[in-house]
Amino acid sequence: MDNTKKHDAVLSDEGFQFKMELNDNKAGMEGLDKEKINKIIMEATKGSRFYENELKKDQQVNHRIEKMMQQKAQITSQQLKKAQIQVDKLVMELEESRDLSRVIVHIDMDAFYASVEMRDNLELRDKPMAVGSMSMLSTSNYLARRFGVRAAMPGFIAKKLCPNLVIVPLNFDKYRAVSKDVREILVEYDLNFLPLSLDEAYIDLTEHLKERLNWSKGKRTYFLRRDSTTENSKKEDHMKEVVESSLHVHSISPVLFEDNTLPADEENGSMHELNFAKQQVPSLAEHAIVFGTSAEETVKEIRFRIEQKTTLTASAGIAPNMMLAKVCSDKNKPNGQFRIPPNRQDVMDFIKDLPIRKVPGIGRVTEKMLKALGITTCTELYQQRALVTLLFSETSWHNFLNISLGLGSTHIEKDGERKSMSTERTFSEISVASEHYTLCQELCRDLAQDLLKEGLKGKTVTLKLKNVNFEVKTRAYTVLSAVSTEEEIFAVAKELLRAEIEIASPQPLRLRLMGVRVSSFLNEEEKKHHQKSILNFLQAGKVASTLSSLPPEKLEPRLCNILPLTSHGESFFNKKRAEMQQNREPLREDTLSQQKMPSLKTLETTGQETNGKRDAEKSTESQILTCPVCFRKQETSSLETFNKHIDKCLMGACGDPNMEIQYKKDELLMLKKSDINNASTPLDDKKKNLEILQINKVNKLVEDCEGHSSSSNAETVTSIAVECKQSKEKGSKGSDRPSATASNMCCLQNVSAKEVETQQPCTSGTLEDTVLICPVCNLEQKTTSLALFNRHVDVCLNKGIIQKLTEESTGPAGCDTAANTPSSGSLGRGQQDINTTTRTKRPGLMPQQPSSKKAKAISSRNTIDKFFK
DNA sequence: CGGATCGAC
DNA sequence: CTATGTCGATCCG
Repeated sequence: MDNTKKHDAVLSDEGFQFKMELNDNKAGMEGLDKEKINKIIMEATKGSRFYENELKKDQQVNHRIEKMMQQKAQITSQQLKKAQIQVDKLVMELEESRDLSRVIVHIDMDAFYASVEMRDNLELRDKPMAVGSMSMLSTSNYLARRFGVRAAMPGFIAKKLCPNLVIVPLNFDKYRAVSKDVREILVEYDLNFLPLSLDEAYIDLTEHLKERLNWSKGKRTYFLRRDSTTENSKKEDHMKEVVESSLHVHSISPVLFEDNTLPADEENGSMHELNFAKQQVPSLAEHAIVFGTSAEETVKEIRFRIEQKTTLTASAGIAPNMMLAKVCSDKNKPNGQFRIPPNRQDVMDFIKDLPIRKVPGIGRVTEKMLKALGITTCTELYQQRALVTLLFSETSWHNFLNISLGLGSTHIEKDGERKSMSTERTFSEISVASEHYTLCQELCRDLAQDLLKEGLKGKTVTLKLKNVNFEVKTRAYTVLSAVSTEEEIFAVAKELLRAEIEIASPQPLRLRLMGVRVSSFLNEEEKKHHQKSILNFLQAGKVASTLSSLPPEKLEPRLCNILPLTSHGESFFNKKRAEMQQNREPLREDTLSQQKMPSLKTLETTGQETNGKRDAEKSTESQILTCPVCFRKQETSSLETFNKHIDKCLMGACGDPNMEIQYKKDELLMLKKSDINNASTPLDDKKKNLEILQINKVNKLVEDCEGHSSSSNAETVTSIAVECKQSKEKGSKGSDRPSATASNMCCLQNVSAKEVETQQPCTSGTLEDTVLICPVCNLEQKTTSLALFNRHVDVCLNKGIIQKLTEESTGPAGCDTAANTPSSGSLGRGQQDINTTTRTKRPGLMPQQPSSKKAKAISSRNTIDKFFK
């Protein structure tokens, strides 16, 4: 079993040549060598379900490689020649567009969480320690790494490697606070700096360096402080620092930093020693340091300030693009920095022997595949460029080519809009269907909250399941109209889950993880267009029923473009209408019972939250519009509300009072987000004022969620908002979930029972236990709403295909034995500090397009801000 | 589009 | 005593 491979990969991640600061400790001296580490890990891991699954995954990778090699064997020299010419043409172009003018810096805090914990607890400083839990570690200190204790390793295995290991639980609030301190420094050097996670960021120093050339010494002078061990330095330290330095720089003889530097690569170590020494020696504490004007000096200054402010060290990489900067920051870790000078030769020299695995974006699998082609380093990647062209997708080999030329993106733009949002949870085995549903609903609730924060709605809902054997399955369903609330998402997710439970039955699903994801977001334009068209459509006085009976071509052209069409080319109104006609009977009942719930009245009685809004509605002339889906008249004050109603109808969830409230909230959030002055949503002044009250409330709500929002930098705020997500009890084991309710009922009954039991209104509709027969599976479906039944049918239709697929894929894979591929046991998962914010931005190797969407988002925010003044 | 896979942290 | 995470993007069919 080639398990060493795994650890090679992991161990080489940060390089193993770290400097040991503390050698006076008893516990840390021995450490373990690689072989011993692997042996212990192997013993702990062998035979576990986890391990078995890793083996299986590995075989699949091997299978992929095999396929690739077969493909390779069929390539003729002709093809290769042709490819060579093509690539080289591209190489020329890329080479011409090479931009070495930017100074990009990647800053990376050393062993971040562990360092924070060590800083705040003296006890820990000379002990091997890690942050996380018995089941998963987020990161470890350098002492623990000697024993092979790494990020993403389960604590119980770490304990076997290092019995003295101290495991400290995660403390996100603390890390966030420290991160904020660091970011406050970074933003001074680049207003648009890009935080990647709590402990990592890119800054573009180009502009700063230009200005810096004219800076007086005073502005580049900083003082060593001794007392910076106190963690909560909330005061504006820097402003004081700067003022102080400008005032006193002449009266104190500054330590010129340049004097203390050693040539090139060596200086990093000395820098650390300097700071370290002076902090320990009080008599030197008053000294000032003047930093130079070069990129290196500036980055030293940044690192110095970070260390002074947080007592934590950071490493940095300086290079002409993001890809290189990131690789560089790893080079002299911990507490070091490395720079690639901005000329082609230096870049190429750096790239020359660089293992491709070090490059961000090249993970375990890609590494292995390329290795099969004899490619380990960037030079080899370049040499094989023609071959690679023929074996990988275009985006992949473009990426490879850029890497092998040392190219990367030269401006650190924020990511474009996100494409999906999800939440998932691991827990101890759950195999009771009713619990599956409750859990699923919880996830939907969490996700809905997150979506609300960003005002997103998406059309496809994906359910993710991982069983106790670590096998992962995802099931997705795309609805016609975007969803965002707990109820809407759950309505879909529930059906997906139901389908899985039914397929598995009579065996129960034995799950260890469940997740829910929403994707296919509408972008701003889409939302607006959609809205506008609906407005025109309704104002034109066309009655929905006459319109929807027309063939799509005869619809207003604009409408045709915007409304989604079904695969049969039908207008989606048509489809929905057909569905309804097909089920006329239940529909009437549905409609009838809904009429018992006038939405406005419900709102009146539902707490203060909506009062202001209700007044607003009273004060404006409410319009009466007819819903094209349910054909009922809707009294509504804004188009938004009306659209929500339509969405709801399409989701089959009319008449749920909880949802009405949710929609109100949504609407407010939308108002907050979008330009209120926009002509497409006319509001009279009176109403505006009332809206403001509401919006302020929502703002507050959003702020509460985001924690703090006082940062001058919009990016900081958004990144904090994202991080907020991660703080919500992650990694918490399912111990606190509701205890299992004994149930021998069938799945469907379980759901309804659960809903009754928990006083949760049925997500949709009010049919009383109607039994319908599914035209696909021919099974009786006891259902509470028509929409649910429809969804069941849809899921059933999918199921046939899904089943086929799963049979195909599990069959042959299961036949393969481990014995065939003895060299396969690589368990490597390039994991590091977990539980950090994910802002997956690869140091984009593809040229970035200027994002007009981003600009719009910002401009709309500005408008809102103005509005509040 | 749906599902699996990859990579980041 | 047990015990291996969470998220987003992309690729492939």
